[in-house]
Amino acid sequence: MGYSIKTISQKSGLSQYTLRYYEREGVLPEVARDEHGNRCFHDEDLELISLICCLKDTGMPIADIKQFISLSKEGHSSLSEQRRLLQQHKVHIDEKIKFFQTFAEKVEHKIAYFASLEEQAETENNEA
Amino acid sequence: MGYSIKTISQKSGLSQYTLRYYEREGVLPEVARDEHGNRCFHDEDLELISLICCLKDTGMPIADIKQFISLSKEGHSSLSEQRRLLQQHKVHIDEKIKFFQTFAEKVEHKIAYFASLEEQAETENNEA
DNA sequence: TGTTGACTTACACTTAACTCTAAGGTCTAC
DNA sequence: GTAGACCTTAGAGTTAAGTGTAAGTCAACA
Repeated sequence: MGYSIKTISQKSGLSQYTLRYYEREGVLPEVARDEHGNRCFHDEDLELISLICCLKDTGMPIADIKQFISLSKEGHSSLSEQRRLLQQHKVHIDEKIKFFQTFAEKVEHKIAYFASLEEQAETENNEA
Repeated sequence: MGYSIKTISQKSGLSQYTLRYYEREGVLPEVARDEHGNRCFHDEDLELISLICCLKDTGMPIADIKQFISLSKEGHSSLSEQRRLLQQHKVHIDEKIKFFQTFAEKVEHKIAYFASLEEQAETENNEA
């Protein structure tokens, strides 16, 4: 039978607007319809949506995701190209992790700095 | 004497447009001017810009950065509030790092999966 | 039977964060 | 003395990624 757009919205955390937008934009391949023309999602769709969210949330632009997904339709010949794109993205994610770790440290230092300023201010208050 | 906007643009990696935009929006506190009305940045500005970039690049929205920066003008009384905001943001960064690490693994698996499919396809090719 | 709720499409609107353009001022070098 | 490289502001335009609205279909329920 398949899932309604409402169900998929709840399961994926994407709004119904966003799901329709993704299909419209070709990010999500055409979703099957029931006899009334209503979208009828299946488990494969849900899996694909999960991959799309993963790519999106790690900073891949919608346009790139679309390109990646569209390769799936071309079957075996595009497997290595898909793999290449994922590998490229993996490098990107790893860089981002390093970057974030560095910045987490910076922020940590800044926090310590603010704490020391506060302490200093308090000491001065007590002396006055 | 201070640095021109061009110099700061080069040093910070932000475009001149962006630097003016940040000042306009109050993300960057008012920059000093020379006798011709041209912006005249100093080392403190550069430091602040570096902090702003750090916050921005770790996902803090411009509006929140603005709020954080504006607290600086209020002196000692706002130190603990500034520290609180930074701590909050630090939590956010740490979550993001974890999230990215999980997704890096997912992508890794996907890559392995594609590689196995390719291998399979190749074997079938050789047999045919 | 009529109204409520879930769905559809097409299209307009929003938001964040820039990015560019136009029109103009000032300084330096030939 | 004028061309070129700087800078200025105000305000318009762009891009990505949604988000919302209007008008309509359809099925189930009181």
